[in-house]
Amino acid sequence: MAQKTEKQNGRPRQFDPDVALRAATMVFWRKGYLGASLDDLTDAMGINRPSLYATFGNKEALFLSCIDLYDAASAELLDAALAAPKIDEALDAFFTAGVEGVTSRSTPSGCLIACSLVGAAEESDRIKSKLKACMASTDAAVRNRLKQAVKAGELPADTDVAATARMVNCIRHGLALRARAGETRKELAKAARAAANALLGRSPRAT
Amino acid sequence: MAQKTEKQNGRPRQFDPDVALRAATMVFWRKGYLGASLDDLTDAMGINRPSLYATFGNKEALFLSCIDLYDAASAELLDAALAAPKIDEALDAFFTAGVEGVTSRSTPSGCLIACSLVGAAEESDRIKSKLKACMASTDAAVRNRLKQAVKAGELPADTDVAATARMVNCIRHGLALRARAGETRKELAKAARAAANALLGRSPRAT
DNA sequence: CGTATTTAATACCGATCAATACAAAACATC
DNA sequence: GATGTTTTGTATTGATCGGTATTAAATACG
Repeated sequence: MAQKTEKQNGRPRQFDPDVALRAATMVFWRKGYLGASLDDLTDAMGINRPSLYATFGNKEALFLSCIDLYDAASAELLDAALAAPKIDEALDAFFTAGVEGVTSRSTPSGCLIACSLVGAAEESDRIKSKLKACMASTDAAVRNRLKQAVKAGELPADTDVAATARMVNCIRHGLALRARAGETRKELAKAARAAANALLGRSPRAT
Repeated sequence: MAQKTEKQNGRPRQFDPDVALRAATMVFWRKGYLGASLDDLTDAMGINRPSLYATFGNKEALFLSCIDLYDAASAELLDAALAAPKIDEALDAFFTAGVEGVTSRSTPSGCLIACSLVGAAEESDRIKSKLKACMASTDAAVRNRLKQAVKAGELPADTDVAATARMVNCIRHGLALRARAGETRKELAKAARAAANALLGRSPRAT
């Protein structure tokens, strides 16, 4: 259905929607849904209001598109981390990827999903349900990886994988929150290491 | 300095500032700093705008007072939980108190401090530094309790108490975030239990 | 070139934001 | 009862909010 070479008359648009969407994502990430005004958005996107509305709908639709973009990129990184063959490596990589994502110097600090649960979720049921879906899918990814580890005998057979998966993402979101509060990557990495050690029953000073 | 029986002329105020402050706290908690309009606040507080400005300053000052109120009440509960004699009980109680606090039916869901790190912190440096101070003081409380446990031989001598304390609060804030997303107290309690079990090296199915 | 079509830019809309000016009302003191 | 003081209620301020109407500009097709 997605016609790649679509004939189109009229004046061609003078901006790249993907680039503009990334710019909008950064604004929402930094200032939150309510804190990001249309002036903030159009300034960062390098377009004017009518172009924004014609291309993305309205503020809420634009935000939902940003969440999609963010969630896809984020899920890709986390899935790659979880793909490590041994569960130890997988969880270490998961937390490391999480910390790096929320403390990157090329993006605002924190996690856009976690940040949006206040201020954005209250504004629209569509936004709230999408955010919940994002969290649920990350939970599922971790849960599946833990199940695999249980099956491989790397984790006790009676492990409550659902609760443990929730807890793993609790930690990831907690780290994101602390990053938002200004904590450094170094400090967060140590906390993440402590979490992984505890989860895997390793000595507190392991590696 | 705090003159209790202060002579004062003029019309007496017709509302209780403490009650009004609690009402305002609920509004900020539910809708966030930016999402809470002055109409929302004055409606909930049962006063009008000039009374609000005369008593609490402005929106930012009112919010800071709400944070103080919330943090004091929250710290009291958490300190009481940490006061349990054995570290197992202390951490269990800490997480239980945390889950109950963020899923109480008589208050909005989530943690006001965590919720305010986006939307409020960006609006004012005063707000941001106060939120950071609140987190730091909770960290310190957990850290001190962990040190005590290490000294008592309940935890390994080489435990990284600073990183572990950060991690413990990561989990608490992560639980608050999930509560905000609508997760039930029951689900969160299981995740918290899993966290405590991992931290204390207990079997996943303990208790 | 002329027409149709799409985007870009400016200016503007009503609504709402946080914050106040002003005057009536309620007290203490004289 | 008159005066001074503080709080109350109402009405309003200028600024900013999200969203559009309108016109000029830029392309494709005939």
